[in-house]
Amino acid sequence: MDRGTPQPTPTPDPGGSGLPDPVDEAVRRIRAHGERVTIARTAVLRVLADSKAYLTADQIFVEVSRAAPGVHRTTIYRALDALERLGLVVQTRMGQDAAAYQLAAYLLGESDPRLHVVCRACGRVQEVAGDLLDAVARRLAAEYAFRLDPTGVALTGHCDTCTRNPLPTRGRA
Amino acid sequence: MDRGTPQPTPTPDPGGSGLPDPVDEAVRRIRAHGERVTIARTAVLRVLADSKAYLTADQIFVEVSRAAPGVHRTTIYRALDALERLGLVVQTRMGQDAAAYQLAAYLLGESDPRLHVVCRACGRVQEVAGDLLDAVARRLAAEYAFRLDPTGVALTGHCDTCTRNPLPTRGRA
DNA sequence: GGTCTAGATGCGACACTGTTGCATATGGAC
DNA sequence: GTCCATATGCAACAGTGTCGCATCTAGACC
Repeated sequence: MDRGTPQPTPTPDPGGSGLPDPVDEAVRRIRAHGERVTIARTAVLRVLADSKAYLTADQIFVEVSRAAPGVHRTTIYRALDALERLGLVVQTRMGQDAAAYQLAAYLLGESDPRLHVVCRACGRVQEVAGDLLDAVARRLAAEYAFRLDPTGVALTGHCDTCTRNPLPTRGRA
Repeated sequence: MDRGTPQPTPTPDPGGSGLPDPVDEAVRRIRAHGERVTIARTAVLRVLADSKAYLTADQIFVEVSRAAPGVHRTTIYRALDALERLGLVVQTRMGQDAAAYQLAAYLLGESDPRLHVVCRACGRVQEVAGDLLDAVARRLAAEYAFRLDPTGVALTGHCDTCTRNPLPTRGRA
């Protein structure tokens, strides 16, 4: 499958950015919540921090297995679930594909969350302005008392390329 | 599971609304595209037209089986796929749940598509104004040459109730 | 009505994502 | 070091969706 796998931005360690290591910060918060800091959870955080891009549970499993062999697939899901509950990790649904995860924006020193749009035809993922849904969020809050989670799902549609080339639609004309 | 199953609005036949039967109209369009009109496809259209609400592939399978026993589960998926390609049916991803389908808005004589938001905590689905994403669509088109399909996914967040009752955070307990 | 064929279907097997129950291991408090 | 609640490993399972292939059928043509 070539469905626009999010490429793992090879993070050249922020270096002198002055930011605390996002993993350290996350660990601090896990303890603050009275939850346990385990090898699996730390490994998941480390993988996400190193990629700084969307990763599926399976991709995380593969990466974690490299650093901490023996960690079970189920544990990845449970760790992600726990980290999401604590607000340290954000889950996003990318169209049909499996859920994708990333570190919470504030752990990376970013104020806006990362928003993406997904092409329904070619699956390409495209990052868009983090404030794209601000007005929508305000309207949902005002009119429906609904608190929007802008990162929850990626919006779908068709990218420029696929709009121009209406795709084979099925061999037929 | 009680995850806000979309209740099938019992459609009291539009009667003298003057609208053509959406199924007839859809059938016309299938033929116009040179594709075949089959029992399975017609049954799927009929089920969607009668419910006029979101239905999952499985729910459609159950309903179709009532009207046309013997139709295979796989056929439902293939029929939905074909009908979606022809623009007669719209697929929406509701959070984590299975894809949900509805007839295209124009077949029902509606100009705006139906938009929904889904609560990540309780799963409740809430219909919102059809023009909610108009400005976002314009901006995506202008800045990213991306043609938004507003019905592709439902936005997620937290409903009023779940915002007030921050939920056990720990279903396990 | 009969014939023909591309395309639709039935069927079964499968892949993938995610969950659950339970026994065991372990983090962290003491 | 001891202890216990919780995290984990494991295995089995559920739900959604896809694929290959043999068969059937809608629709065109006679």
